Amino acid sequence: MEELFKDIDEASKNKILRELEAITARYEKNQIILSSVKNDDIICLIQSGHIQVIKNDANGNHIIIEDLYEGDIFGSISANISSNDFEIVTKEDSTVTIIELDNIYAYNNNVSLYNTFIKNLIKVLYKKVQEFNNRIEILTNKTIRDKLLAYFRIMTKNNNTKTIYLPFNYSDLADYLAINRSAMARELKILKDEGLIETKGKKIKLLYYI
Amino acid sequence: MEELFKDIDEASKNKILRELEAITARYEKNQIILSSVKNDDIICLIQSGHIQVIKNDANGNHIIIEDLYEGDIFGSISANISSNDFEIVTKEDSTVTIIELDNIYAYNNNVSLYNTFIKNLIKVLYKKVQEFNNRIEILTNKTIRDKLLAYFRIMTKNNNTKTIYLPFNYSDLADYLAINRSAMARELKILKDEGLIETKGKKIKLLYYI
DNA sequence: TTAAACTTGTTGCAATTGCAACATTTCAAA
DNA sequence: TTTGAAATGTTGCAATTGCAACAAGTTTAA
Repeated sequence: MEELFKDIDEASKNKILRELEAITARYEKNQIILSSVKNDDIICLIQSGHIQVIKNDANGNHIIIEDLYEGDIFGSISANISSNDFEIVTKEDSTVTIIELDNIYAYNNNVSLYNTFIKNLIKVLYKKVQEFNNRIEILTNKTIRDKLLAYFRIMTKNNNTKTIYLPFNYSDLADYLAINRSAMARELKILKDEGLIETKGKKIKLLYYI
Repeated sequence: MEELFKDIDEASKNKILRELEAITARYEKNQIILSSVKNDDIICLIQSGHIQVIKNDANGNHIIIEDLYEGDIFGSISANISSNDFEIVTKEDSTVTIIELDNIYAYNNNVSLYNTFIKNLIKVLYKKVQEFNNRIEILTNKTIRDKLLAYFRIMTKNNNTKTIYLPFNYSDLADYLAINRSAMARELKILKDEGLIETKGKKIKLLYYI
C-alpha cells in the first residue's frame, strides 16, 4: 500500500523520517490544511485518511485537482498558483507527513536503507507522472461524452474488468472531469439509452467492447 | 540545461549511461518515433532537438500532450493508452536516450556519482509533476477565455515579466489548450478589443494587473 | 424517528464553442 | 524571386454545454 516505504520496516521508516526532519500532522475531517503547507519544494505523504486538492475559480466552479488516499503524495505543487483559490481539504480524518525535498537531497548517508527509500521515491514520482498524464488525456477531450469514455477507459485499464466503482459521488465526478454536473447527468442518460453503459449507484458497467 | 546530468561531467555521464544500458537514437525531423518506445517503464531523455507527444482522436482532433526540448524527459507514460492514437513526433532532428527504470532500480553501486544522478532524477521527476499540474490547472478551466488567461498566468509566473513569447504557433497553441483554433482566435480578438492584451506575432503582452 | 442537508435526475434556455468555409498573410522551398 | 504550402483572421450556423430551477431520492445528525 504505502509505496514510499515499501521493503522498509516500521523502525527504519521512523529512523528515515527523523533524519529527514519530517513533520507529521493530524487533521480532522473537512478541514482546510493549505495554510500548513509551505511554499517550498516538499512532499506530503498521506499516512491515513482522504484528502482532496481543490481549485475554486472566480466563476464559482469547484474543481477536484487531486483525490488522494493513504500512500498517495502531494506537494507544494498545487499550492503555488496565486490567482485562483486552491484548497487542500480533508474528506476524512487524515495524517500527513511533510518532507522537504532539500533534506532528501542533502542526505548523504549511503546506507542501503536510504537507497531503498530513494528508489521508492522515484517509483512514486514516476507513478504520479503517469496518473497526471492520464488526467491530461481525459481533460483534453472536447466533449463531455469523450471525457466520460476516456475516464471509463482509464479506470478499467489496470484492472481487467468492465465494471467501475466510482471513487466519489457523481457531483464530485463532474468536478473531477471539470464539466457541469447536470450536463454530465444528461450525457450519462444518453449513454444508458444507447445501451453503452448500465449504472447502479456508484457502480458503472460498460456494455461495449473496450 | 540538462538537469538529469547536472554536476556530472561528460565522461561520468557516459559511464552512467553505459552502466544503465541506455540506448541513444537519432531521429530526423518530422519522424514518428512511437514504435521505438517500448511499453515498459522507461525514461526518455531528449539530448537535443524538439519533440511533441500528440494525441489524435476519432473526431480528427489533434492534441499536443507535451512539447519537449533538450533536457526534457518523457516516458512510456504517454504510449500506453490503446484506444487513441498517440504519436511521438520529432519537430526537429533529435537525439533521444532511453533508460529502463528497472536498470536504475537494480543499480546498487553506491558511488557518489550515482547518488548525484539519482537526486537529479528526483528533481527532474518532481519538476515534471509540477509542469503537469500546471497543465491540469489550465485544462480544468471551462471557457476558452479562462484557459487562455490561465496559460498566460503560468507562462509569466516564473519570469517576472508581462510579455510572453509563445513556444509554438497559434494553431499549436489551440492544440495544446485542447480548444478549437478559430474559436481561440475569436476569443483572442475579444481580449485585444477589451484592451487586456496586445499581440505581435508570437509575442503577447499582458496589459492587465497580474 | 424526523428534519435538514445533501445528492441525483430532469429540463428549457442562453451562452459558448466547434466546425466549415473562405480571405488574407506569412513562410519556406525550388 | 517566385510559387505553393502553411498559418492566421473572420464569420455564420449548428451543436454542445453551462446554468438555473425544481422535483425526487438518499444520507446524516440531532
